[in-house]
Amino acid sequence: MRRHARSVPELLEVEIYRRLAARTLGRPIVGVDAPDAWFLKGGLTEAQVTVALVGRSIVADRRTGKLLLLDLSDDLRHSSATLGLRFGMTGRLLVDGGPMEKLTYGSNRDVPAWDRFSLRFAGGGELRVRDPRRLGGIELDPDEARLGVDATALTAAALGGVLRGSEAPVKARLMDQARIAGLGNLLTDESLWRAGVDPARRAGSLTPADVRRLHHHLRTTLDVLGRRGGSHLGDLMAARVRGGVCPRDATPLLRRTVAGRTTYSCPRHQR
DNA sequence: ATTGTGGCCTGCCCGC
DNA sequence: TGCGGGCAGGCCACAA
Repeated sequence: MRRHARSVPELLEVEIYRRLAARTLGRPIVGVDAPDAWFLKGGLTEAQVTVALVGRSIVADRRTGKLLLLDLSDDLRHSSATLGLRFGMTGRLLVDGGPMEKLTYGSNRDVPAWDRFSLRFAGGGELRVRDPRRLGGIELDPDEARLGVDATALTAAALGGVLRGSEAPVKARLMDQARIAGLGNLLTDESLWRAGVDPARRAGSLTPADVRRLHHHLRTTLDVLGRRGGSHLGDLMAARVRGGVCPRDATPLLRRTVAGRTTYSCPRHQR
């Protein structure tokens, strides 16, 4: 049997995680488990993150792009702080042992050894990051200024500004988290396919009409796939295999590396 | 500054 | 049946 359609934590998945994390708002943190030193970024240690978090609670859930931001309460001993969670390619968030949504690229097996970070709350609940591949990570007070505008808030004018004058492939610009935050490989390929834009095309070559069309399809892709439930539920997804054909016109799809990523596109209708 | 490349991580799939 | 290599992509360091 062919492998299932694959999903990665892009903006849409992290948005689901944000809502999941909101369930823990206001609960006192009584313990932190960070058994994997690699997973703590910015020189953070388990002892430090424990001291920084125990006794506080999460007071706000935010997200920019693929970065989940959990603001921590102030108290007499602590000034304000934010916990940043990145999910890499195979990371997931679990709250209170709730059901794991079907993600792929890595199994859905229940392997406690893949728990890289967890918060324990008063009353027995918990928030866990499970990441087999360890490409995600935890950071305290991440530099949010390094991220561009969240893709859901991108205006057509801002998109034009991101693409204008660039010699890079349009796909590379769309995936540049410092300019637009949240788009990963699947959302980008799906949006460009819907918009009929060649991923390898020089970003600066898009006309104002191209920019408007691409902007429209970015929005539509985020809306539709968000309602369907994930980045892996695009119309192009089933065809993202070797030998796949375009769902729109049945042309054999092109499989290339663009912007350093495996890229599927239709050589007929994407120009 | 911009753009491209390679490496990290490791479970899983395929071919031998 | 077991084994080894390739593959997946978000992110970062580094080079030109």
